[in-house]
Amino acid sequence: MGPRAFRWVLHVDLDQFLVAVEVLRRPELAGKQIVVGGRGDPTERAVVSTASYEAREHGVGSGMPLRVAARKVPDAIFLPVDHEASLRASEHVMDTLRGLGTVVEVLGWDEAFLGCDADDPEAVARRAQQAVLDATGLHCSVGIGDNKIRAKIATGFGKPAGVFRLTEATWPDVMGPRPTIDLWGVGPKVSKRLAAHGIRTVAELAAADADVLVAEFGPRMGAWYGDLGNGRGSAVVDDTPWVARGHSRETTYQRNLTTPDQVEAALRDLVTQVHADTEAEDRPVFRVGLKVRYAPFLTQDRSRKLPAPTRSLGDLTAAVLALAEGIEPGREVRLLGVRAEMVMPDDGDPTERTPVRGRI
DNA sequence: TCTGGGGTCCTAGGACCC
DNA sequence: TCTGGGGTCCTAGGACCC
Repeated sequence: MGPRAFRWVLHVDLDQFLVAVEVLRRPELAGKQIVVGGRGDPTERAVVSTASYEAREHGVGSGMPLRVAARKVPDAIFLPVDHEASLRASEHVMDTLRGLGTVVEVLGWDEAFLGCDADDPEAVARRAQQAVLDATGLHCSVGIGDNKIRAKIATGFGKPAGVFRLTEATWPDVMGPRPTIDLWGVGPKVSKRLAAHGIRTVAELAAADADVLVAEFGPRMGAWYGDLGNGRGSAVVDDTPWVARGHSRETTYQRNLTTPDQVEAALRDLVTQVHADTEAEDRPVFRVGLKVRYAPFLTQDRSRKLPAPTRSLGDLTAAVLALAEGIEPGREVRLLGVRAEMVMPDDGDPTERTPVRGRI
């Protein structure tokens, strides 16, 4: 169908998705402290992907090291991320949403925007929730907005398993007093930079001088944050299938690498995986990147445009190993990553990009 | 407490060209 | 002899999201 603006945007978000997928298989886990992350071993270098609500009550959340989570909830059940099962469940959910006859824009495993022109969007939201529950056994929350920004932020007020509507009319009351970091697209760094200008709440951001924002963040991002404070954004929902610009593989080693031989062997392994990912799409690679995280935690990225786009593993390996000559010998390596940027299908001009953030 | 993995986009500075 | 201004490409780094 392609992109189109709608009167309403619905944001569907599955509740504690990775945990819910495990509970489907093992119903006896329902209501327990569950932590899903890494390989399910809380002694390893890995972080929490999703924690059950029972574990969240004790302060466990996404992004937390598993070791820390294990200290907070020693009796919790730790499970690995099951990529295959999660992907299957996700596809089942998205197919179910498409079956409602609405335009569906997939955002990730557990999220989607729906376009809707109905007079009663709550009824559509409840229908979507019931359809997903009936088909998959999974609960979801739905945010309703007059654009994507408001729909996305509304979902948080509907959790779990609820529906919440947020519009231009209710935005100032609902979001005005909240800290800027509650906005989608504002993280710790930007909220601090805003605070340095005396902008701490969403209302203060909404009222901020455009010149101040532009001076601090540049013309594009400055304008973007100003709009964000007012909840302004696009209501275009686009069901065009996602086409990745690149693929990457990275590994945090359980024990730091110490020798050049270890590093080279690890890089050959990573580049082989990335090559398989790009070959699976039949697309040539025009740029490769190398990520190195030295112990204790200093990260460097290098990248190189290739002389010509290639599909050869040998070419990619040579390029990655050339980048690796910049790795400082004698420093312990905690993580290595390899990235490949692919020629886009059709146009062949990979530098032509539509800014997603600006579109939303 | 000790910090994953897979993505995207933006900004800025230097090189180079006209 | 000293000095423009604009445009594009490349690379590094930063920030954010799920």
